[in-house]
Amino acid sequence: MTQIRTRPERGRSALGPALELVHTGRAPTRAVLTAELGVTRATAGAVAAELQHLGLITVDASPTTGAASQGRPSHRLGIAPDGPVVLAAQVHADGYRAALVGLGGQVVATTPGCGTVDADPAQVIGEAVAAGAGLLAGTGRRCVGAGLAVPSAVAEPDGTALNPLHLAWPVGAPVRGIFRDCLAEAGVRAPTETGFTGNDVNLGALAEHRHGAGRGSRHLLCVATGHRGVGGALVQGGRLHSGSSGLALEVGHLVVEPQGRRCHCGSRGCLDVETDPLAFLEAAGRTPGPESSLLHQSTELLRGAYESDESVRAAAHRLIDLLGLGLAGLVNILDPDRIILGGLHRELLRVDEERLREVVAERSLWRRGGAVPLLSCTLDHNSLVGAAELAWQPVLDDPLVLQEDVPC
Amino acid sequence: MTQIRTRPERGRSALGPALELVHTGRAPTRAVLTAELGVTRATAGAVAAELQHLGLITVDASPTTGAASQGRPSHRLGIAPDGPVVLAAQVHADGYRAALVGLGGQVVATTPGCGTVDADPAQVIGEAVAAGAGLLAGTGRRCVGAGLAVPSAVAEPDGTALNPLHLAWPVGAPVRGIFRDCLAEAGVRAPTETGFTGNDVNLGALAEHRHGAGRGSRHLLCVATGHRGVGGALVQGGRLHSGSSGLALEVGHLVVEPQGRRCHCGSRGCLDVETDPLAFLEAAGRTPGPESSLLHQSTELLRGAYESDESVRAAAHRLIDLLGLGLAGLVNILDPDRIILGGLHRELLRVDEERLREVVAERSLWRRGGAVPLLSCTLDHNSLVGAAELAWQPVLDDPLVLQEDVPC
DNA sequence: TCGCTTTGTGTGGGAGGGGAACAAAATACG
DNA sequence: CGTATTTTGTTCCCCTCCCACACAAAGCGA
Repeated sequence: MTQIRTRPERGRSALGPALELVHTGRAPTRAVLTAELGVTRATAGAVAAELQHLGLITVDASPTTGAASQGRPSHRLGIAPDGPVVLAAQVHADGYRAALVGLGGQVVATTPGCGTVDADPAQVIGEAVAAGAGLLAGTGRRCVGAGLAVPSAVAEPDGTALNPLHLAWPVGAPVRGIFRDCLAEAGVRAPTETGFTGNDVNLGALAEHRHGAGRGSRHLLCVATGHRGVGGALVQGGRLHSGSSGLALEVGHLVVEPQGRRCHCGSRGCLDVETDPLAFLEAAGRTPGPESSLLHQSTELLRGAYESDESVRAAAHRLIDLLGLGLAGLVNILDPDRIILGGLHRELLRVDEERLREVVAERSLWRRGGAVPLLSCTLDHNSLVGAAELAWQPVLDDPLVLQEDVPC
Repeated sequence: MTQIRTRPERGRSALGPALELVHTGRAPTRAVLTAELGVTRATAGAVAAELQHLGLITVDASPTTGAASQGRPSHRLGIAPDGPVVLAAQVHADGYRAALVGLGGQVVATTPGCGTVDADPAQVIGEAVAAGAGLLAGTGRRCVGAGLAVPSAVAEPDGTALNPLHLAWPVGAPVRGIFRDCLAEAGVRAPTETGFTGNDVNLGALAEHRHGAGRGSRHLLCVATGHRGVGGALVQGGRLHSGSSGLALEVGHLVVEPQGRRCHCGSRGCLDVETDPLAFLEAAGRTPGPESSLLHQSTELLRGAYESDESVRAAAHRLIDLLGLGLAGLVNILDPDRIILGGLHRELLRVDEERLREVVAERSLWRRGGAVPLLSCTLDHNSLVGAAELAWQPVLDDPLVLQEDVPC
C-alpha cells in the first residue's frame, strides 16, 4: 500500500539515545544533538521532530540566541512543559512522600512528607500511591510509569525488602509486588510494565548521575548514611551496578576499626556502626534521640558545634578518618572516578574536606584515592528522582512505546 | 554502478555477535546461531557465509548428525582450522611464555616457559615477542593482533605497570608502549591497533569466562594468588570490570585479620599477607624457599600433607577461614553469581570445599554467599588465553576489519 | 510412498540512515 | 547597506540491512 507519510519516518533507532541526551541536559540544541549522536543533520532533525510529535520535547525555532558565535543559530531543545510524567514514591523513617516527575528530573508536583509508619508495608505504600494518584488527577498529564524507593536492600528478581531500616516491616516483604498491586488498585496505568522498586541510596546515586553532581562520571561511587547504617551505590556507564541479585554495594560491613564495636553482622568495627549518625552522637558524648531523628540531630550538631565544641570536632575527625579508610578500600576495589557523599557523610565532607581527602589518598594503594574527586549530593529528594528514573527508563530505551494507543 | 555481487552482502551488523557466539562455543550449529542472534534464518545464513568467506569459521553441510531429533539436520559451525591467530605473551616470575591462539581460545602453538628474568622489561618482553614471531613464522597463519599479560596492575590509559610482582622492574614501567615497540620491531602487524596489555589475574578471569569455568556467568568474580599477594578480577556482562583507571579489583587489601601481620599498605591483616603462599608456609611451620617457587612449594605441601600432617591441616583451615571472610566481603560489595579461585586458593577449595563455603555463607550478609558457586580455574595458561582475548576483541567487535587488504 | 518437521535459500519490500545539494539565518567585512 | 562566510535546517536520492514470505531440501515416522 502506498501510504501517505504525514510524519518523518526516519530516525527510529536513534530515538532513545536522543531522548536521553535531552533528558540529561547534554543536548541543549539540535546542532549539539547532531554532534552527540554522531549522525547527519537530516537524521537528527527527523529524530527531534519525532520526539516533538510524541509530546516529549519542544523545538524552539527562533530563540534570539543570546550567546551566538556565528552562522545560523541552532534550534533550542527543551522538555515539553505538558509532557508525560511518572509517579515517584519514597518510603522513609517518618512516613512517605509522593511526587510527579517529568523528563529532566524535574519534580512537577509533590506531597509534603506524610507521617504514616506502619508494620504493614501495604499500608504505607498504598497511601503513597493514593497520594501520587491524587497529584496525577490534579494535573492533566499522562502517566508513563511509576517507581518506588525504599530504605532497604531490594533482592532481585523477586523485589523483596531484605533489611527494612527504621521500619517495622517484616523481613523479605515483597515490596515490588505490593507496589504494583497498589498501582493497579489506584488505577494507575502505564504503556509499559512498571512499578519499579529499588533501594533509596541506589536510586539517589542514579539521580545524582543523571541530573546532579555525578553528571558525566563513568564510574560513580555514592556512599550515604540514613539514620542508622551506611549505604552505597555504583553507577557505571549510566546504569546502576546492582550485582547478580540486586544486592551489590552493601558497603556497610567493610571493617574500618578492628577493635571497634560489635556489629550485628558478627564482625567488629564495620563502617555501618562506626560512621553512622548514632556513632557520631556517641563519640561526641551526646544522648541520641529517637531513631528517626538521628540524622537530623547529628547533622545539626555537626554544623552548629564543629567550630566551637572540642568534643564534636574530635568525634568528627574520628568519623572522617574511619570513613576515609572505608572509602579507600572501595577505591581499591571499584576504582571510581568520582565519589559522592550523602547524609551525615556529606556534612563530614563539608567540615573538613582536606582531612577526608588526605585519609582516602593515604589509605588507598598508590595514593590514587587522592585523585578521586569527593563531592556532596546536590539534588533535593534524590531518591525520589532516582525512583522516577527507573520509571522513565523504558521510555528512554524506546520512546515509541508512547505511540501506542493511549490507555488511560 | 551496477556491480556484480559475488558474495552475500547481507548480515553485516550481526557479524560480531555471531562470531562471538561461535568463539565462545554457544553456537554449534546454524540453527542455534539463528535462535541466539534472534534473526531470521536468511540473515543467519548470510552471516555464517560471510564469516566463512572471511576465513574465520567452517560450515559443514552434511555432518551425518549423530544425535538428530527430527527434521532436516542443521549445518555444523566450527572454527576454521587454518584461520587467523593472535600472538599472546605472558611474563611471570620465572621468565615468559609465548603462544599463538586461535578463535575459541585454542592454543595453536606455544613455547615452553623460558627463563629470562631481567630488570629491564624491554628485555623480557622483547624476547617473548621474538619467540611469538618465531612461532608465527613457523605456521603460515595470519596474525590479527597481540596481547600481553603481566604480573602487575596496569594503569589506564597509559598502560604502565604499577606493582610488578616478583620482577625487578621499575615501578611505572610503560609496558604497553614497550610491548608495542617490540611488536613493531619484530615486524608483527595487525589490521587494527593492537598490543593490548593487562594484569594476569584479570586476563585469566576473562579467559575463564569465555572458555572455562566462568561460561555463562554474568557477574564473575575471580580471586587468585601468585607466589606473593592476592589478585582479583570481575567480569561483568562479558567484559572486564577495569574501573576508571584499570585498577579495580585490587582485593588484596581487604582486612581479614585485624590483629594480623603488618602489610606494606600500612594496615594489618590484609588478604594479601594472610592468605598467600608465604602465609601458608609460615603458618604450617615450613621454611619458605625462593620467592619464585612459593606457589609450587605451597600447593605441593597442601596436596601432599593435608591428610597426614596436623600442622598443615591447621594452616589450611586458618587460610580457608580468612579467605572465606575476604570473599564474603567481596560478595557484599560485588554480588557475583559465581566465584572462581586460582593459585593456592584453588587448592584450598579442593581440600575443604565445605568449610570454605560455610565461612563465605556465614560471614556474608543474609548468608547469601552460601548461594554463590565456588569453582576452580579450569584452563591451562588462562592468563595467556585472556591476553589473546584482548587481541581478538577488535575482530569480535567487527569481523570486517579482516576484509581490508591483507597487510603482511 | 506420503506426510510432518526442521532447516537452508532466494526474492521483494520496508525501515533507517548517509551524502549531496540547496535553502535559511545569522555574523564579518568592505 | 550589500556581499561573502559560516553554520544550520531541509529535501531528495541512494545504499544497507534485515524481515516476511514462499519454496526447496533433508531427515524421521507410518
